[in-house]
Amino acid sequence: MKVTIHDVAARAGVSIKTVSRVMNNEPSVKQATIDKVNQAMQELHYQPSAAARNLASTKSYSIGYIYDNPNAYYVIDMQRGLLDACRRHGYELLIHPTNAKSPGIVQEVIDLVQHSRLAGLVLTPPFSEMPEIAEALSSINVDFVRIISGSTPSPKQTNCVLVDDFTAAFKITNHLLELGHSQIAFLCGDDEHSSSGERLAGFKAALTKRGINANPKFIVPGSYSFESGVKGATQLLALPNKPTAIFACNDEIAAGALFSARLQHIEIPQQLSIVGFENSPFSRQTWPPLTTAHQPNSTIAQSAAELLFKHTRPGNHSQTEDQPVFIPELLVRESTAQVSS
Amino acid sequence: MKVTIHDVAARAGVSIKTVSRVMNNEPSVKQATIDKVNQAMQELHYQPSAAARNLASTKSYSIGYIYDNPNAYYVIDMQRGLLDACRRHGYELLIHPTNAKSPGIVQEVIDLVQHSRLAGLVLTPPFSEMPEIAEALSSINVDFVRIISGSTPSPKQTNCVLVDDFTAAFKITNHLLELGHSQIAFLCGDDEHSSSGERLAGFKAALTKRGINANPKFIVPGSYSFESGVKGATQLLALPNKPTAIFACNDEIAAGALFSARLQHIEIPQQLSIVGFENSPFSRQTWPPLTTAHQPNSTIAQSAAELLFKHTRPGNHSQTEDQPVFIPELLVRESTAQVSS
DNA sequence: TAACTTTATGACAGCGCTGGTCATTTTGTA
DNA sequence: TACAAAATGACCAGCGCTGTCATAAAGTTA
Repeated sequence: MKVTIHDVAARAGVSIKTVSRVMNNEPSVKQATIDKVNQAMQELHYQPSAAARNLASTKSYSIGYIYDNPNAYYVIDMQRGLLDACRRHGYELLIHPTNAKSPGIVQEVIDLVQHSRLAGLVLTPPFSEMPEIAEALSSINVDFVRIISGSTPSPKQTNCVLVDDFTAAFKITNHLLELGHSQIAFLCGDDEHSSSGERLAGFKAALTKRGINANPKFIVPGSYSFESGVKGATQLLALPNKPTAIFACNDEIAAGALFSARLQHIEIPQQLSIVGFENSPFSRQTWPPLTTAHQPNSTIAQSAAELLFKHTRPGNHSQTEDQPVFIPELLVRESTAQVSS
Repeated sequence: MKVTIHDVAARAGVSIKTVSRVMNNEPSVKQATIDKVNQAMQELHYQPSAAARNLASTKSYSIGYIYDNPNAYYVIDMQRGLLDACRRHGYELLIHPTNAKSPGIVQEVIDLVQHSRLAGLVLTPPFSEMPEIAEALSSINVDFVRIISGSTPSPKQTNCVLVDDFTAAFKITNHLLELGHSQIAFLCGDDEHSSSGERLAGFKAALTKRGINANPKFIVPGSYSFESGVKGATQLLALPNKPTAIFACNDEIAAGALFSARLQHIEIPQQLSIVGFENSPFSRQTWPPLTTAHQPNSTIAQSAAELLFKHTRPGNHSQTEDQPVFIPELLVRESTAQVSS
């Protein structure tokens, strides 16, 4: 019923220590032995006990995911990706939702790591963008991987997974430009999230490349919420020279913009094109469904976890390999169309 | 840095065995001793090592949450509630998203429980409504608590937390009736979820009580999705005698209905009242915000976890106490108004 | 082929805690 | 005061695994 390391050892005809070595791919094991052990593990469906490993080892076999994100879809996707990676490597995942703005947050994170003896931590915004967290973690010598917005791997941030919001926004904007739009407005997300800034930068860059100057009135500050989208779009659509397309910083904002346009009996996409960002379920729950950029959150999460596991192991720390970059892909649906002249 | 049971014992001036006794509230410990130990634990911020306890004990100190629910908001709320309860009792939470319709699902659940040596499981729909899961779990003698739709505690289901959808739906319907509506339509959720049936029953009961016969055309089958709401409402609003109010089985459906009404230039709530159910973020992301029933998911989850912990302990198994019932509360917002004659 | 280095493997203690068994001390009660 | 009952401690094994060190097998050199 319960398969332990002893069963595997017996089956493979080796000592439990050797099985342990194989599991942790320690050096000095003959290839033949490795194969024997692996086969025995497979045949017995052996799964090492995370509890026992945590207890016995100085290093640990669970990683933590700390988050504070109102976007439930995002969190769920991240969890799934992390969980998948953990299962593959026999790690456990400890989830820790909390309040990033709480004053004792740094201590809270440290306590968590120390008490649960975590092997490492995965951080998403806003935690991944808080220098005090990174410093605290480094000071107690805990591995962590940050998922942040960025396009160019830098040697300073060796423990990052980058999401290239800039390039994705550039591509989305190009899509609108190719449809003939030139009067394009931008609805920003929260200032604190660097993703919003990156997306705006990509947007501007695409315009500039075509020799178009971004109309300052077309760049509306806001936050990552439906309400913000409603408000921003309402403001834009009251302008004497309306935009013919709106680039919303995420799908929620876009849904709000869509809603606002509807209220004003503006036909989407005939009279106004709207794009979102993220490809969250939101973007499919509008009518028409939103053109957006697909952000593969679950894959990003897996990649972050793998990076963490690699760090935990000794050896292989090649600079370049260690910085995966994800570029969200343009996903054209029905909320965008050729500009009507 | 790391506080163990020995530190606590030293500080409290007792043996580690006594500390252990206190932690597991075993009998034959003086109250004064209990207090001393508890104080020492607090002062040292002692947290027992779940790994060690799991390893040493036949019973375990982690519980699992198995789910397969497309509603990310619901899942996140549940996790939070479970996590809170776990922290209070020094348990760990293992989350396990999976596919309820996968053929090997029963075996998968069993494997999970056995491999991770779980103390118990919390099940939400659809798992809580799958008899084969309950049977399998009982047969291997694992504690579990189901969160299900229901109003009357029954001695058969001693391990359930009930959400009284019937009464809540009854109240919501009454709210509409009190506003003068009599032509009320109902947009159903998925058939497989008993919540949908319960809500419909509550709806019908309220009508019947006022001597109103539910118009069969006003009861539209569907599923818990935005699209379903759009479709259902479109169908209803095409009827020669339109309803003056729509009771949607959840907020997503209601949002869809709202969307459909908007498309047809029907003013909400002046020309049509719409209510949702759940008080999910959805209900605040529409305009006007939805009147709905607040379902305290996080509290429900906590209650389920507490119930599980109580079961795990020896003793106290009083039938009545063991079946908490939650009645979602009416939350009146701007999507409902007096019927216009 | 002996002498020695390197590589491969095993024996054993111990991680922090529980569960059991007894022995001992403290308390309550007749 | 005597005695049963309750409270506590001392001690040991063991959960499933890792870390350390000792030992055995293999490879190398002269």
